[in-house]
Amino acid sequence: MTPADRISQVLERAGYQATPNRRLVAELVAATGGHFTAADLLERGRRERVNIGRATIFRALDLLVALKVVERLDLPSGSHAYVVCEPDRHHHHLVCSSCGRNEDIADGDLARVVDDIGRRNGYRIESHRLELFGTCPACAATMEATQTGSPV
Amino acid sequence: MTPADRISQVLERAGYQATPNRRLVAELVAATGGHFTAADLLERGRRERVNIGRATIFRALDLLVALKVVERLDLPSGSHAYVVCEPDRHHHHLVCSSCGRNEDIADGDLARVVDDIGRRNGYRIESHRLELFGTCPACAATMEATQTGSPV
DNA sequence: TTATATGCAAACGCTTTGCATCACG
DNA sequence: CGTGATGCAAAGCGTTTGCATATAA
Repeated sequence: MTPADRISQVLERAGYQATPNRRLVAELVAATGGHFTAADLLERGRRERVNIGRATIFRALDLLVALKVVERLDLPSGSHAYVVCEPDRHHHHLVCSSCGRNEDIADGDLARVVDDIGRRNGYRIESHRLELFGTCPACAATMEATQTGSPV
Repeated sequence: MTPADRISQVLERAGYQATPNRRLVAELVAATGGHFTAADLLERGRRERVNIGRATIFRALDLLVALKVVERLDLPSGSHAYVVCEPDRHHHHLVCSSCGRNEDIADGDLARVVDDIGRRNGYRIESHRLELFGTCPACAATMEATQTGSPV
């Protein structure tokens, strides 16, 4: 079963039709290396199915967000991007600021830190979000190679 | 020196004029209990100075963000809000989802967690952002009182 | 007198909505 | 058939920009 199939399956299990359009969105989303925007999907979608509407993309994306198959990130630049992720457990995202590749990160020791913060401030903490940005190994390698290869 | 003065001072030190409009924005911002939006400021601003323009608010806010006197948060709802904060050291935000009140939170043990994540994934982490949402002590008290006071 | 700041209105980008049509169950 | 899905275009919202004016260094 392809990743796109898995996404379609999530849709069906939640009681939504896995229509051709939604399958297409699932494929586009699954084919994405890093993060993507709604506009990306629309553009790529129109290459395969000319008459796919902008609204359809947004509506499909909304479903996938609700089903936690994709998540919407706020990039440091202030813009937004979507990433595919594991729907099943709470996690955070580590995003390469150069290529957009991203990893799901488990809570780990963060839970304890969050707990501490709540206790120290007297807040009952209901949710938290950790977003990490940096350079992935591949991009770091490329950068170093480029840097070394082209002396000033 | 009032909090608003402090903000004006930051502006001047950075080489910007602390004009009447910017002072007004500083006052409005400082007078805010929790988080606020640009639209809030515009509305409140117009009560005191009828002819203050929307753009002026946004431009002042941009300056304050650049100077790290205020920060722009992404709320769980997907909307944005600004909060006043300490410009001097890296920190995160704990926000009351009920009243918008917020606390600056030091990195603390988070640094170690972030470090770990970077090492485990081979990323060079450049920035991170932790956002915490919950109920502040005051709101928690109110809720309990209300709940107790009105039996079903 | 030259740079900076401002107001206004129009433009903008992204997202949502109204509505008629279409497809599926 | 009735509900759900779709395309399109228009509306919406928050933010930015162009430009002429006003104000400060």
